[in-house]
Amino acid sequence: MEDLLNGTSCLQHTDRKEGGVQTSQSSGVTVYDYCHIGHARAAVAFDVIVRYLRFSGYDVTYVRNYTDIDDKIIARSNEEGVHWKDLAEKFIEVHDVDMEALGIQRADMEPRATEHMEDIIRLVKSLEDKGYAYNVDGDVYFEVAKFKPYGKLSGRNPEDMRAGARVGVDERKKDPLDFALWKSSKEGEPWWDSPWGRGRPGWHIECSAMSGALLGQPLDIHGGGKDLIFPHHENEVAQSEAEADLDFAKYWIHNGFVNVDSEKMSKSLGNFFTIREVLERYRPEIIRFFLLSTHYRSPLDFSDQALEEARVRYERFMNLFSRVCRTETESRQMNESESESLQTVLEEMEPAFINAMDDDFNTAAALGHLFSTLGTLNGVLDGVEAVTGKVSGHWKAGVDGFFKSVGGILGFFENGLREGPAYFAVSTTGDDEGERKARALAEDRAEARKRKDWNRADELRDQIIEMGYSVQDTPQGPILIPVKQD
RNA sequence: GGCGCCAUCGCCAAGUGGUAAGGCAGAGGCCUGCAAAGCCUUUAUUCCCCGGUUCGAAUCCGGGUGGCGCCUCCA
Repeated sequence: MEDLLNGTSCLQHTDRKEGGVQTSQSSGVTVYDYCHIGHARAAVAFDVIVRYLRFSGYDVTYVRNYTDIDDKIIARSNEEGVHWKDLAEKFIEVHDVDMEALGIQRADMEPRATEHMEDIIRLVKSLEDKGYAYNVDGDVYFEVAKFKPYGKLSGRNPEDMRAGARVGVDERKKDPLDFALWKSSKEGEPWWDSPWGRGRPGWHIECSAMSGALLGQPLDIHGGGKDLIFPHHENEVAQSEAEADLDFAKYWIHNGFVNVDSEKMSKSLGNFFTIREVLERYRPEIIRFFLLSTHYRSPLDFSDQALEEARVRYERFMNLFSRVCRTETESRQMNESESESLQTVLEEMEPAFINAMDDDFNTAAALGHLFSTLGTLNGVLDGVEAVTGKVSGHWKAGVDGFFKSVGGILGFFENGLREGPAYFAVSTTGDDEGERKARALAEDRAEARKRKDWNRADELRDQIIEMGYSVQDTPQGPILIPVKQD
């Protein structure tokens, strides 16, 4: 965990023992367009963090907000000739659908800026009353010079920033660094009544207002993408701490970017891929697996090759799951190899997994430990297949339980072993023409193999492959694996 | 210009003072009619370069080189 305020790098273990309520807030999205993989990374990272904190015994109240009124929304709605409210609604819906597809759990509270207008106005008013803000013709600005610690979160010096200030700053501001808390509305723009006339909130204030209203100060954890550190989170700190005279957040968590060819994926560069696009080509679990295969703070390069590798890695688990599922169980005590393997998994690999997660949510290392279960567990099946062909029900249940447990944290493997056959299921409908045909060919091939008619068998297999399936001959008979094609 | 991050096997990637996890790809073996899946073995005396601190550094410090980010909207 990153703590930019005082340089410590880990959540203190004492916090956990005290077991207090943990409040966590992540800056949500501004809803004016489709979410891309960068948004997905932030969402998955925080999803796993919250899941893990809960797993570890914290009582977490997780808030993720929507900024549903802002300049970009207004601009976009004008471009498209759609009412701003309808635009925001549409993209909230789109966001929710995409995130659900990725297995992101809902936050405990998902407030919208427009639902907290009174809180926002109250906060701005209070800042004005306390002398931290000034009103110029209905625009209210935060006076950065009045808040001495300004820059502490992002490690910036206000003097340096003034020296490098861009041209085109608003002449009416006392200082180029001052930022808008409230903006007066122009003709045709959405507005709310306020002590300064009709207007709307500035960008940063809604987060301060919503988190203050719903969680209070200080937040235990606040986070978002690295690009929010400045100015967004810096300004939230200024607003909230100036107003309440309390720390805004104890811990900050900022995730790294998703890159394309080593460059940040972003709207302005046009090098982004929307969640929807990627979901058309890869299953959500694979996207999650990909996103979690690098530590959340490091940059992560998005490419077909990287996604392909994630797929291959993920399928190693699916192969294991399927293999366990199709192996019959018998009710008996576990034999030596079964019980040893389960012991290794539960007493060595699971603790290793947890240690990695304890170390700043190191999912990359945690996933690494999961791979060592593969050899152990497949080895047991190798042994079983050579003898009775059946495993102990206890063993199967133990393996299932282990994966369900880690799956609850990672957001895949959640249903345990049965995800294997489900993953490779030839079709979901069952009456798929191609599937029936392929299955028939597979049966013919099994017959041919019995007759040791290898030429005929290989011919049939070629046909099946052409239909988009690979064949695995298992002790339980042939199975078809759909080969996903782009 | 200011501030900051990163550089580990062909590729991806853990590792923040104690002697280089894991995955992909590759090689060999086993299994298989052949495959697929799977198992076993194997692949960095070395962590961008140069100095320094230390008994000991990929890990700390200084200086380079290269890449990236924020400073304007951005997860």
